[in-house]
Amino acid sequence: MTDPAAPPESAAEAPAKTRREQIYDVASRLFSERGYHATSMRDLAGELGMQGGSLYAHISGKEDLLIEIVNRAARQFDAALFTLRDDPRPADHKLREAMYRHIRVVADNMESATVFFHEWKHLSPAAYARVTAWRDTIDTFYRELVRQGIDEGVFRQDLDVKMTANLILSAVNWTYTWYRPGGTLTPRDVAEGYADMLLGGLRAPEEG
Amino acid sequence: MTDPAAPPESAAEAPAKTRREQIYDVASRLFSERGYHATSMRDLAGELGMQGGSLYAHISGKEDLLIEIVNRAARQFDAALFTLRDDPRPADHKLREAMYRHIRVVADNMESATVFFHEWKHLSPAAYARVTAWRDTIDTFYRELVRQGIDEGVFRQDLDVKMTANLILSAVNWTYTWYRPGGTLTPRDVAEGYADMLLGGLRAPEEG
DNA sequence: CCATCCCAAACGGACGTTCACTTGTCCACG
DNA sequence: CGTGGACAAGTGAACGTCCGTTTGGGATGG
Repeated sequence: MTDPAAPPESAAEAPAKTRREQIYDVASRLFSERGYHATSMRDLAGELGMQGGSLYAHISGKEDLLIEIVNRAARQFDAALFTLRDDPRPADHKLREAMYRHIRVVADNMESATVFFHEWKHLSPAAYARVTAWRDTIDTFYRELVRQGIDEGVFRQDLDVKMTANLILSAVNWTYTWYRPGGTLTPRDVAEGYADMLLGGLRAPEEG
Repeated sequence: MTDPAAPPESAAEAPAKTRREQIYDVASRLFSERGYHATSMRDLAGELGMQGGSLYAHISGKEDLLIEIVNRAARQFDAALFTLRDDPRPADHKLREAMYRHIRVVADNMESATVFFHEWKHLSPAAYARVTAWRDTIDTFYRELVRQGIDEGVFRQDLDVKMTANLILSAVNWTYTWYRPGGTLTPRDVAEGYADMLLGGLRAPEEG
């Protein structure tokens, strides 16, 4: 329904991306580097080796780009976390897995994740409201996870649910500001390290 | 040297802010709400009840506003954390205090903090480099704090210093996205809660 | 021959900034 | 007391430029 015409190539052809897809990719990069409003359609076209007006043969407008990038990012987070809702494992294991998946989405999509966190305010009201609602579902996911952990006795009884969820979200979301995909740390490293620290605490165990 | 002429009023007069100061305040608000590039000088002037051109009697240009807002925010963080460098307390107490001060700066300056975290990329190269260097000093501050804690035996020996510092920074910085100054939580509440969770861990203590 | 892709030029509008000018206020001077 | 100049603050129009987008036409290839 969204696609006016499916690409004619066989599905087995990997390296040939639709022109439209290339545009989204470059837009993600430029929006993440310079910001939405500081990126002009002519800048974008220039990076693709064409003129500004030519973009409009493939997309309907500038905001279309932003909406699509943000929606795709949101869908990735959803896909990563949704299947965990009914996972039967105890809360600490689920938290560890959720953080891993969450961080992996960020790490594997640094550019769109950056756009997602920085530029969603510039969406028109309808799309803006959709993102806000989506944020609430993620919030709720982590809060329920924390609540489950408390009820199970896996987490401390005196935890403040909202604040705990906020702390977890801080850790996983903030990775978009510092993670470097080519570096020594894999998303798994970060997630395991973070989960170890969050679950076990920074303090050294009492000797005695 | 910066001020062409000192205000003629006595220093005891509190409510009378310089016009220039009002401009910075409104700019902080608009930049944080809409972003730097999406805020026009005419928008800004409109909120102050004047015409766009009139702003230039008080400021030298749009970027002047951004530089000043970002610099002031950076200075606040510096002032809050600098005196802790040589604090003789053990690392866990220092961490708790650092987080409190850090969060308080964010909470007391939500607008400029938001501008600081979101718009510093749009600074011209010179100011941009200054902010980058400043970020490094904050990074270093928390890394040294973690290292001190490990050396003292207060923190676990197997902590990864960089990752631990990143986790702490995630927690305190991310507050700019969700904290609401009028709400039930004070900066102290948040800092104490976060520090409790980080130091002690989320997991319930083993029962014997 | 039609569809696809792109160019080149143009559109109206918004942008940051400048500038000559008016206004209001205060103080020095006769 | 009256006047005039200095000065700060704001007006409103204009500047050149860049913006997102539209349009008509040219090239290419099944």
